[in-house]
Amino acid sequence: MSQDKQNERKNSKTSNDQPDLGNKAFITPYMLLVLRDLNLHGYQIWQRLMGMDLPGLNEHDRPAVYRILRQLEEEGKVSSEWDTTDKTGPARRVYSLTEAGKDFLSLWADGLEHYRKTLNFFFKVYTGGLVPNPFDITPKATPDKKDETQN
Amino acid sequence: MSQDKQNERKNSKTSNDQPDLGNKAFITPYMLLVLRDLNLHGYQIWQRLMGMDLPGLNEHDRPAVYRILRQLEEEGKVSSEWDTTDKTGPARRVYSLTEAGKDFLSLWADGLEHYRKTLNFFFKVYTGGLVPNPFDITPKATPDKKDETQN
DNA sequence: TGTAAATAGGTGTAGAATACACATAGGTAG
DNA sequence: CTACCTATGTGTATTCTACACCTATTTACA
Repeated sequence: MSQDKQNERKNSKTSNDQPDLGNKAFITPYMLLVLRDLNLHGYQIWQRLMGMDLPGLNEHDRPAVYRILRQLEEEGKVSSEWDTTDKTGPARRVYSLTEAGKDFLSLWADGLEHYRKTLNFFFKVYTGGLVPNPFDITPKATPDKKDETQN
Repeated sequence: MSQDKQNERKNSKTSNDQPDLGNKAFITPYMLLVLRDLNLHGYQIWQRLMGMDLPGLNEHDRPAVYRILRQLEEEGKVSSEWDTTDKTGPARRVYSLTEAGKDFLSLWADGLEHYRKTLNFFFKVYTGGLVPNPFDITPKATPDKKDETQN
């Protein structure tokens, strides 16, 4: 019963039991956004993220923050320095966004805008609308229920 | 030079070069949405999805549609029957949404609503706002730039 | 007659990403 | 001296994604 836990993964997408938006991809743009306004270290960034109620984010994603920070630094999108003042724990690495990082954030904003449109469209169709017909294809195969543009 | 292609994966998230929203998770709710209004076979569903400009969706995701359909059927969220009329190709399996599938769609809608709020919040902060302070933590470590709630 | 193209429905799998257990270390409250 | 909070990570089994590839039917057209 002690190693049963290992088989209990929370959101396996092999079972479609619950909607799993599964997007840790949100972590990166939010980290960039936070660092645009404040120079913080990993743990603080993590706390801000948690405070913002990002979907699917939980305690287990904390290590990802550090990994992403290191990767962003490799890519020149953030820079860091050790903070020696104010000891309330071990040394901490304070990050700030570089110019390249700001450009990257605005790239992300463009991508998220597309996302947002896709979501708005989903709800437009979901609440009342009808799924639009793609291209010029008129449905042929047994549309039992209802159908639009019945040529 | 012929097997070089195999090493060119489009969006490896190990390199953060471009914003990868990477969400094939959109496929499932959109499939459910399409099937709520129409009984279609996999290929038609695929065409609708492509016509709706979902972010990140491309030709390579087509097999996923079939896999997801079979899985949804296993889970009782869709049902299918072979279509014998109207031969313009091989036999096709026509899917429709079950009651369980409709419930699942509304579960998805709830999840996507959270998503939408998260995106709206991102843009609110991105365009002018300031990242909010989590909990009651007042920033301590070298907030060089600016800061709010400076107690 | 044959061969190409579109439609239709898949399978196989290398490699990437995720979830989560676990490691390390300083400061401080008891 | 020990337990707890802060802070920064590493390791890896399992899952997911990208994409190459396979089969079959019908229509077009050379």
